[in-house]
Amino acid sequence: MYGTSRRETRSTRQRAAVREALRGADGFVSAPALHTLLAAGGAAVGLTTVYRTLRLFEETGRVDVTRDGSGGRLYRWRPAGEHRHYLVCRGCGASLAVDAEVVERWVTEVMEESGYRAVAHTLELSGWCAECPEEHGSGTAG
Amino acid sequence: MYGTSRRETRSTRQRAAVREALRGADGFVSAPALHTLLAAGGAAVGLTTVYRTLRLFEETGRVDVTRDGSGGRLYRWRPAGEHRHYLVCRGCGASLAVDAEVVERWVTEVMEESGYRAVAHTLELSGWCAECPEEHGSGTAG
DNA sequence: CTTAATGCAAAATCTTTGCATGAAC
DNA sequence: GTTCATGCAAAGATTTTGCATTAAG
Repeated sequence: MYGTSRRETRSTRQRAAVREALRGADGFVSAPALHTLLAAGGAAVGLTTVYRTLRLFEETGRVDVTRDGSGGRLYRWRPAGEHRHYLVCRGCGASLAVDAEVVERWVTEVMEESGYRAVAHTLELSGWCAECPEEHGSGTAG
Repeated sequence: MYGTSRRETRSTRQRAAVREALRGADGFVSAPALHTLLAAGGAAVGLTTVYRTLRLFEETGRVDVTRDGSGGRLYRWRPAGEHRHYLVCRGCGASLAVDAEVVERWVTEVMEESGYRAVAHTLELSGWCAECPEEHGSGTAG
């Protein structure tokens, strides 16, 4: 399902465009959204290429990845190798970076104790921000 | 996008079947997989109903939810209000429950400091277990 | 009876692939 | 020139919705 371990990287107009669009985007963006943004901005890039580029960025750690409520992937440019987690408002989508040092350390511990190698983690926090009226409960957990 | 706040719950053959199938399932299962399992077990339930029932269970906190590598949802029955996190092998799928008390406490802290209400969290850990040969790197993070 | 729940078929999404063309190096 | 990258069209897959029917309470 995944490509080769070998990974060529040619610099193309499209990849630059996707990178810039990601940088310009406010919070997390979906691939289809980016595709639309790019088209609107005059630097049209094929949807397929958007997907392939995002996957490339993901594999090389240049973006943070989250999931929206329905299973879609959301991407966010990751400045300078940084690794962050966000608290996203379920009402308005506003995202707030949080300090997850505790979690990072905990993950390392788990890795050592479990004997599993290359342990990666995904952490998603969502809630209702001060401005948004709560509508209903939800108790997702994984 | 979500339904009403009001939530009737009628006990039907289908819901019982989905619940039992979930209980019987080993680890995390997808909706389509459950649908197939049910059909194979003689207690056929419409795919639509499987989806609706799983969403109901999710909203009432009766299942844990994760995502597979491609954005699909995976469900796992949650025994007695318990809340667990798992470390899943990317090779063979074996899952290992881990103690995430640290994270739980951290989430509470974040909630208090941020002012967000009803903060829910999803935490996914994946790695390569001792038996599985590593194949390639991956650095997802959200 | 009343109203929620079911399930089929169909739609809407999101994501990946096949394959010929075009661009990097 | 070679080989990777692009992009269209098409296929796959997952999840949601419309609507008539069934069944729980």
